[in-house]
Amino acid sequence: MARPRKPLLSRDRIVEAASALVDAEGLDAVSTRRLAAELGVSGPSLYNHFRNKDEILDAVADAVSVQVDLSMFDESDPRDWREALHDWALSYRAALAAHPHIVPVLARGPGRRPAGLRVADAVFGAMVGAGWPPAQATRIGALMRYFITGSALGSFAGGFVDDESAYDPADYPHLGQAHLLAERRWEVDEGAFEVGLRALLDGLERQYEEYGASSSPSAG
Amino acid sequence: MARPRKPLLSRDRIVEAASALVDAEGLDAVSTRRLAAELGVSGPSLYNHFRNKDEILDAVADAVSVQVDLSMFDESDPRDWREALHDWALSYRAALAAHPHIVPVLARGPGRRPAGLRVADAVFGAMVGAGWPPAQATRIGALMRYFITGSALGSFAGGFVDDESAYDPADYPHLGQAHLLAERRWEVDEGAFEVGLRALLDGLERQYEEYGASSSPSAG
DNA sequence: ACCTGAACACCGTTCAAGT
DNA sequence: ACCTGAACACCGTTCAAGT
Repeated sequence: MARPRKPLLSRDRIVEAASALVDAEGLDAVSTRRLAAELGVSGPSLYNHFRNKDEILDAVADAVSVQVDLSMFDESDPRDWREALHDWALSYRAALAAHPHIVPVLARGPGRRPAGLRVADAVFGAMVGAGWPPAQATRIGALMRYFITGSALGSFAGGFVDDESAYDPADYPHLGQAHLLAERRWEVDEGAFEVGLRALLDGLERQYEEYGASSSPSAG
Repeated sequence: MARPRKPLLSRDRIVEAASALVDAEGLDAVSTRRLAAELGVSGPSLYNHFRNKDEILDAVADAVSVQVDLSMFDESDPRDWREALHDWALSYRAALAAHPHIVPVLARGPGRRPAGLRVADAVFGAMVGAGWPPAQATRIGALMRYFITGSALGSFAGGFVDDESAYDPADYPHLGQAHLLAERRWEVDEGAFEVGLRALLDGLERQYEEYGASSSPSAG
């Protein structure tokens, strides 16, 4: 075949196929040969569009970050930083939960990924705009990412085996019901995320009030 | 050589070598051949001691969980659940931070790993003992794991590139200082963890007080 | 510019053969 | 029981050759 008149591949087509493969079978299923086969080309063709496999996975991760809604940060009153943070967290988590296998790549940080940087920019900007000191705004961005990526990285409930005999009462006196976790997986994980998010925001609000005694939101 | 009089390998020796390799060069550096070479044997020898590579990595992960201090859960007054949770979180994070490359394996949940199950058992038991309803105790175990593994999975600050030109002000108006994050990495991540942990515990305490109005700690 | 097949240096795992 | 080398079906990536 050699070079066709019209390119068979494009970065977008490769990312699309890689995303589908990651979602369907996990990170380990993505090999350059397998991915190329899925696209109807030979393995080395991919190297005309990406420098290496890691760059492909970075692009897959960034395609997830694009899905994160950021509108709450420019539409709302700066004083509603708590509500904006809450809504953003839900959107972020929903985006990650739809593509759990790519979370480890995403959790490495934005690096040079444009959508990842846009997320960081929006959160930091909104927190500073709401009156948080910059150093504290940075920490908020970090701790929210810790919590959200941690919750998306793996199901808590699904991390326990389904098998009652795995929990010997002599070894684990309090895990007598742990074998039931797996089947209530969604409920447990969702509940934990909600409780944790509320606790985080309550706790941050308390800290904000302490700052509020001595400073006020910037004019913007 | 065939079979030696005294076994050349043991599960412990394999786990030790694998841990060292993971810590020094990351998960990708661990291949069965490389690991075997490090131990002075041929690749297939490992299969006399572990069913497959994943089981080796599981054992490496569990060796990290063993390092997590749980003494605060049986020594303290059940009413001091906040302080116990705080101290446990610090110990857990310290153990993970010392072996960041294995965190993705650990974050899949305890599965059948004994040390992972002991951690879950201790936290759940202590929260129930302190008067939390079991469903809420489960959520606390989950949300703490989200936050702690999320914080250990990758540095927040280190996820930003060092290069000022990566942050075009037209694209990212608030990231003008982001290139400085990498060099203040430890400080930023540690600060975010502390602020987040405090916020979480403050928020949980608030929820606890709401429950406390209508119930009291179990006799145990 | 963009695709190909061949090639290189790797993988995880199985298995018969050795003691 | 515990190690070996050979073998199988894979990897990521480079590169010269084709149009």
